[in-house]
Amino acid sequence: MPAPSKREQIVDHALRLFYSNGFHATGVDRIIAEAGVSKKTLYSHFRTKDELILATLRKRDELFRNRMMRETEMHAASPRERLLAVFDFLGNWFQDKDFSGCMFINASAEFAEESCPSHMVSAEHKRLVVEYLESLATLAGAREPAELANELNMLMEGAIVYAYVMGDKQAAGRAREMARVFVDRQLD
Amino acid sequence: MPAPSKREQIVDHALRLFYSNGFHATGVDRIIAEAGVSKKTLYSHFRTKDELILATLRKRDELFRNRMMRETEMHAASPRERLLAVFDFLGNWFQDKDFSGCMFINASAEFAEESCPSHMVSAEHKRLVVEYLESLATLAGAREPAELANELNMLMEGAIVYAYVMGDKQAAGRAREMARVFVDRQLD
DNA sequence: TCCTAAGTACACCGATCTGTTTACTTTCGA
DNA sequence: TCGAAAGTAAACAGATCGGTGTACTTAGGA
Repeated sequence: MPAPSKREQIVDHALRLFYSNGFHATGVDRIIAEAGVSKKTLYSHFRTKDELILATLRKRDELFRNRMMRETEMHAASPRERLLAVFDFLGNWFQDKDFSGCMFINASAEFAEESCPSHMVSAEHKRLVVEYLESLATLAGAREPAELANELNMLMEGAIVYAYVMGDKQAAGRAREMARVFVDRQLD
Repeated sequence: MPAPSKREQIVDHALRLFYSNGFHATGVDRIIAEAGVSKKTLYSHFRTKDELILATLRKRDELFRNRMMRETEMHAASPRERLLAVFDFLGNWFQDKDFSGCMFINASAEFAEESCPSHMVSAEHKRLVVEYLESLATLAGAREPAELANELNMLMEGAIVYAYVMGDKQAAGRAREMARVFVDRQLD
């Protein structure tokens, strides 16, 4: 395994700090201190803090969806079971000791403007999650895969809010039970 | 109608600015400029910015739940219809030209620590919403009012995320359709 | 071996942040 | 009418913000 590039070091530490402390509340001085690089190096890789934020969001999207797909497909064999296993992944995620909600919901909260790049990347992340659910629904033989995917994702988002805002980590299990109703409806 | 007190002026403008621009991104200088008061006056009513934030969250909770209850009870006669009318209220809210998502989800995003006062007030707001739903479910004769209330609220939270992060204002209607399944189940 | 690219350390910039202080003015009830 | 309470404007404090400039050091390939 090659040593991580300076750019990777910066993105990794920025990702962790932005996720657990927020975007505005995390200064670049803190990031360079923890990443162990000079400010000059940071600004040679990213023109502005906003550009760094975008890079962290893109990396988070990649890491998150990879984990979601891996855990979902590892613990369930059939496409139908996988549609529900997504909620088991959620439950595991909620148990992470550094769980701080959905980074993209958080980003949208801090960057309200819908036309702002960070908000747009967040919306795109959500679309990609729905797209994955739709592919599972199609494989499972759902009558309306797009509809089922949005129903399941609606429940996922609800569970995330429960887990983060209210601290209710059991929400994933309840969302799973609710999801079963919609899966059953579409698959007979 | 008596002229609003200075304190009310401050809270009202702070509420609007925090809601549309975020908490960290809104400085007290901006608040006092728009509220038309001096900085001294602000700090005579609130010891710190954090205390002002808490006051705005409490006022938001009051305004939001009052509106939700008013609109829900105005447009539906029976308790059963009211359980679904909550989603019509959501749809109206999403259409507000200054809609910026749920202020309490946004606050939790910026104040991640669960023991932090702002996060705790946000969690309490969500509990109060569920409590209202539970009272409607009880009146409607639900078999498990608390369970139904949490199911409906899970769908509400999901719809809010759809509307805010993805800009999908139609989510309220879809959540309503999903909610009907759970209402029917509990009321025969 | 030597040149270049990339890195470090750190001072510095102007702006902005929360919060305080000073000195003056307005308001209003006893 | 007068005096206290509450307000104003504005300077100020010290910290921190995002971002730049300078001078020096390191590492690696031709």
